[in-house]
Amino acid sequence: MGRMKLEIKKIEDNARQQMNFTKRRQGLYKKAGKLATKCGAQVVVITFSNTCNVLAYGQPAVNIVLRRYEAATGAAGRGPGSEGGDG
Amino acid sequence: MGRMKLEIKKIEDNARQQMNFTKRRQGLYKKAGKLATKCGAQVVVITFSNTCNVLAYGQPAVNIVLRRYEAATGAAGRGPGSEGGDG
DNA sequence: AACTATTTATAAGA
DNA sequence: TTCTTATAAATAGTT
Repeated sequence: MGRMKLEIKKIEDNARQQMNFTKRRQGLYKKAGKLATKCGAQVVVITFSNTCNVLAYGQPAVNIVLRRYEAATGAAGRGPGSEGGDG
Repeated sequence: MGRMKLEIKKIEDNARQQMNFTKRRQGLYKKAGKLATKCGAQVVVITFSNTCNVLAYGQPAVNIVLRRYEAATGAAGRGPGSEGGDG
């Protein structure tokens, strides 16, 4: 999306990377919100950038979904390799 | 996106809601991956649907980002209202 | 599950 | 920098 097709690779220019991060983070949160609304799902998105310490978005709330994740996997950050799970 | 413009509201048809969830979840993970790659950021996305118990995606890994979130906020699910934070 | 018309998101530019 | 614009990407319905 945009004026030209870009390869998905790390942006080296700091200013552009920061701008890109801000824009894409907003887009990601918007998408997450729509997913939650349309499908009655719960979702949480947590991002770390080089400049921002931590940004999080959750529907209905970050902590609620995180606790549910803890309950489902045993403990936050200790799940049996949930990454890549397709379902 | 799609054949017609749709209002952002809950889908009542179960079959369509399930298909929509699957498609949008995939799109969300792809976006998250691109954000991480392009901006050198860390990201985690956790989703709960009515049928699937828990699906998670993390870059570089779910548990790594979750632990970093714990460290940044104090404890998973106990952060001081990170939601909505813009940074 | 794959296709495709169309809506969104977004990379540059002003 | 924020708003606009041209274009790539995601996706709703169809098959």
